Order: sequence, then C-alpha cells, then structure tokens
Amino acid sequence: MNAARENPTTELGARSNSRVPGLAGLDAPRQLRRPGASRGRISDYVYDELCEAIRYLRLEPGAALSEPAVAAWLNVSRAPVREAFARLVEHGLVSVVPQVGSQVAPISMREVGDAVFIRNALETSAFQQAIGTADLDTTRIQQLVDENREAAARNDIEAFFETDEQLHHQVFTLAGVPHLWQFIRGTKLQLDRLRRMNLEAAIANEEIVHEHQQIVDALARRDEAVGVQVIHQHSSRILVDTEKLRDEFPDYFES
Amino acid sequence: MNAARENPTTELGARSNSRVPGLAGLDAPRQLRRPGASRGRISDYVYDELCEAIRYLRLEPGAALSEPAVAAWLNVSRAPVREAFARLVEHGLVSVVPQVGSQVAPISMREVGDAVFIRNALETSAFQQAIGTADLDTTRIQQLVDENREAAARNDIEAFFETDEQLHHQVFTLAGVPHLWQFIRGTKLQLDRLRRMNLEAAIANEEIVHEHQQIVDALARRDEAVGVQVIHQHSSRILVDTEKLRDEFPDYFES
DNA sequence: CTATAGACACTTGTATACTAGTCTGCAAGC
DNA sequence: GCTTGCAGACTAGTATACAAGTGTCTATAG
Repeated sequence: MNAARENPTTELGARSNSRVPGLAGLDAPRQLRRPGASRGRISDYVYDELCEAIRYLRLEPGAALSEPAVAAWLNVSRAPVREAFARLVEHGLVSVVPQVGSQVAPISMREVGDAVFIRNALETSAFQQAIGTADLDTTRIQQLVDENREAAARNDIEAFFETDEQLHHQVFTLAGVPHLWQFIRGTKLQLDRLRRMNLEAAIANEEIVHEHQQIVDALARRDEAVGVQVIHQHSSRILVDTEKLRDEFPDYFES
Repeated sequence: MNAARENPTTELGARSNSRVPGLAGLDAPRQLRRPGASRGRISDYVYDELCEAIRYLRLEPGAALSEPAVAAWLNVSRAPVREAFARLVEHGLVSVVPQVGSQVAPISMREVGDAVFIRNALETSAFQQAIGTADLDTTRIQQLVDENREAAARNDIEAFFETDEQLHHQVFTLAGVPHLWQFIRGTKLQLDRLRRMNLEAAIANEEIVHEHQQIVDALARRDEAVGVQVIHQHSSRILVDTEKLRDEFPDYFES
C-alpha cells in the first residue's frame, strides 16, 4: 500500500499539479480510488484509469507508455500495472514490444474493419431475434432515441455519446441477450476512439439520429428487410468517416 | 530460469512419473519448452499448456487450480503463471476467487448460448459477404468437406476435429476476413470443450457432414436463404447436444 | 456428544529485487 | 566526415518476499 491512496485528500492537491515524467504530461487522476475499499483490486483501478484515458484520447494513440511510469503516476507497484497492460493488450488498446517499450496502440484500419464487421453482424442478428420475440416493447428504446435526439439538438456531447451507447445496448436487451453487450464493448473499444474524434461531426449529422429512428420504427413494424439494411448503413458509416479522420490525424493511425 | 527447462533431458524422465500434488494428478507435459528459445515468453508457454489441457478435458471443468501448484508443475515461478491465469480468465476457461482459490471454469450454459449466438451471427455475415464477392472459388472448401467426410468415415477423431475447424475458417477466408477467425477462436473455447465431450456422437452423426456439404453447395449456388438457414441449424445443433451432455456430465456444468 | 472459538494452512494480491535484451549517444578510429 | 564499437540507461520478463483474507480442522468448553 502507499500513502497516496490511503490519504487521498492530503496528497491530492500536491499531486494534481505534478506531472509524471515519461507520460506525456498526463495529470494524475482527479479522483483516487476509494481508500477503504481493499476489496477492489488495484489492477482493476489501473485498468479503468488507463482504459478511460485511452478511450477519451487523453492518452493519444502512439503515445509512449511504460510500466514504471504508469506505476509512478498512479502510485502503485509494477505488478498491478503489468496485469492491466496485459488486459489492455488483449483489448487492442496497448501494444507491447518486449525489451523495447509499450505504447498506446495506434488505430489499425484492419482492426477497425473487423470491429465494424463484428458489430454489424451481432446487431443484425440481435435485431432479427428481437423482432421474432412475442412481447416486443419498444417504448424504452423509443425513449432513448428521443433523448439522443434532444442531446444532439442541444449539442450535449456526453449525453449524445451515452444515449447512443444505451440505445445499441437496448437492441440486445430486446433480443433477450443483454449480457452480449458487455462482449461488444470489449470489441469496440477501438471504435470508441474514432467516435470520440468524430463526435463534433457526428452530433451535427442529422442522419445518425434519423437512422436510430428508422431502426426503432423497423423494430416496431417487425420489418426485417428495412432494419437490416439501416443497421448495415449505420454501422458502416464509421468506415467512411474514418477515411477522413485518417487524413486529419495521421499520427494516430498505424502505418 | 530453472533447471528443468534448461536441461530437459536429464529431468524429463524423473518428472514425467512424478505427479504434482494439488493438480488432480496431471502429468508434467511430455514436451518441454525448447530450451534455447529465450524469445518465447514463459507466460505464453504456461498459457498454451493450460489452454490445451483444459480444451482437451485433461483438466476437468471445476478442477481446483492454484498458482503455486501450476508453477511447480511447469517449473516456473508464479509470475508467468499469474499472467496466464489472467488471460484464461479473460477467455472464460478459468475462474478466480480472490483469497479463496482458482478452478477450471465450469461450463456455463449462458456463455455457451452467447458463444453460439456470436458464432452464428458472424458465420452468417461471413457467408453473406462471401456470396457477394465476384471471384468465389469453392474448390478448397469443397476439398475440406471431402476430407472431413473421409475422417468421419474412418472414425479419425483428430482429423475430423481439425478439418471441421479449417472448414469454418475457410468461410471467413472466402468472405475476405480471414483474421476474424482468430477472434472467433477466442470466443468459442467454451464450445471446444463441449465438442470434445460430444465427439464420439458427432462423428457418427451423418447430418453434420451433410450440413457442411449443404453450406458449400449454397455457397457455390450463391443461395443466401438456404445457406443462412443451414448455418443456423448447424450452429444450433450444439445447444441441443449440450442438454444431453449436461445430464451425462453434471459436474462439468455450472449450477 | 455437540457447538463454538481459535490456530493454522492455504489462497490470491501486491511490492520489490534481479535478469536479460534493446536502443541511444558519444567517442575513437578509419 | 563517416562509420564502428562500446558504455550506459532505459525497457519488459521473471523470481521471490511479504501482506491480507478465507476455509478448515482441531481442541476445548458446555
């Protein structure tokens, strides 16, 4: 154990201004792990902190990362950092070269394509399974579409992101496989970074909200053909956007 | 480093007869890691060894597993064992309860259902994408179906398993997303154990080979409706078999 | 004989020390 | 000036030591 996590208040002020060398000047996390909770594993804490930083692009793709640096940043030892790195590698967010170093994984076009394929396949199947269920209640998902539309209207990026997430989740819930969403989340961490880069454009794109509505309408009408077609169009959208983003942020992408 | 992996020949004879306590009397692996290869990570070696033992049911679902026991078994320290455990947990093959112990994960009906859903969704999408490609060459996959049929005829379990694997892989290759197969492999490790339990029955089931042929025929004819229907039937088969297996091996399944 | 409390053995989680490989930069030689 | 060799400071991989929690088994009291 270490002092910082045991006495967060005393150390927090001092550390939030200090930048750890070798970590691209990333500030220490504002909220430290709840001190009394010895039950939560430190490696989970490290994973969550890094995963969020990467997804939100606070750690840029390609940025150097090293176990000792992260350990110093979060005031933990290397062991839990190592475990967190291993999981991040598994999820494609970090790349480790033995004896050389680690880095935030650059965005790979191949993996993006794979993620889009997987997501499209699973959402299509979920849609088909959902319209096959007897008691299909679309009030909740319609409500989410409305919230999503309103978030777009008032340019609330966080709410837009969040409702979009829940919306897609709800499709799996309606299909009777809600836990599959956890699985999807793991595969689409790549896409999160792209969406983050593209949010300003996406939130202004009325077609996205329109497609959400089309999908829900197709659900309510149990119209398989239209639903499948719109889902395909919706999930493929990120691919064309990515082409543009690759020109805008060339350093973020794999060579 | 340790003596066993540095001098495999001298230690091998002695160790192959010795059983490590706490590991259900599992023999030490017959082939030790190639000694000079300092490049391969020990944690990979541990992972491969455990993964294979679990997939082939040499380590039974529910069997107790502990980091020190495995470390002693493979003559390595706990650190790489721990990393291997973490990856196996991620793949759903091991379950760890902090401060209590670890075990080979029992087969969970929910995870089996998820894996079937995922596999069905992805193979369906791959099939649809494959029949949409301009140059669709089905000679290789037809050859695999034939090999699979012959393996079934001569009751060659290993060849049957292997050709079946390659067959499904080939569908993704024809769809232009061969690397997606690696992803599938990760999700369907659960199913491997079931297939292993069920192989004697499966190899005697002529319908399986027949379905393989139907899928390839549908591919060649670019008959989407039939292909999708047969793929669904084919991947759902394991679900009904599982019901039977759950009665036969109740200890292998989660309560 | 039963029930309860406590010691103990054993588990995983974390921290630290050590090993071995790789890159960088400087200096010496061509 | 350019190349080559070496020294040092990094890196991650591994081994070991320590800490903290849990289940079990035993011994003792009722």
